[in-house]
Amino acid sequence: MQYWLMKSEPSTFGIDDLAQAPRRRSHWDGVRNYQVRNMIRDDMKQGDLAFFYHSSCERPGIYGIARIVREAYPDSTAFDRRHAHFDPKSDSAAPTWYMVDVELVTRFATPISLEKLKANAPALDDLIVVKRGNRLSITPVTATQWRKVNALA
DNA sequence: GCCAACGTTGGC
DNA sequence: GCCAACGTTGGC
Repeated sequence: MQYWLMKSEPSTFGIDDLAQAPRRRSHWDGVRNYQVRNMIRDDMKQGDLAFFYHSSCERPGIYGIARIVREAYPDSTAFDRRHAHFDPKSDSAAPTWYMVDVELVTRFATPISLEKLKANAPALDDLIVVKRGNRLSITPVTATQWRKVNALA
C-alpha cells in the first residue's frame, strides 16, 4: 500500500469533476511522461491512496483524497486521432501510455494550499510537489508525509 | 504575461 | 552520445 500525489488542472479535470462522475470514479488519462508512466504502470496498486492536487489555478493545493480502484491499463486516448492527447507513436499492440482509475474518497472542507504546505517546512520539505521546478504529474508520498499533510487538513 | 525549470527532440 | 533548441509546466 503506497501513497501518491496526483496533480491536475481544475479547468481540465478537478476534484469537483470527480465528485460528479458516476460512482465518483474516473479514468486518470493523459499521462505522457515516461517517469510517471513507469510509476503508474509498475508501482501503483489497487487500494493505494492519493492526494488530489490542483495546479495552474488561483489556489494551488491539495483538495482531497482519491483511491486507486483499477491498476494500469492502456490509455485509449493515445490511440484516438481526434483526442488532444493522441500520440501517433503509440502502438495499440504495444501501448506506450497507461492510465488508472480513481475514486473520490474525501474532499477536504478546507483545501491545504501550496502556501500552507510550504509553510510547514522542514517537515514537508521533501514533498516533491512543493519543490521548485517539479513537473511530474504524479509523485510518491511517504507515510510520514501522508500523516503530516492529513494533520493539516 | 513572465520566466525558471525541466523533458524531449533532432542535428551532428 | 552530446547538447542546443524547443515546448511545456506551473507558480507568481
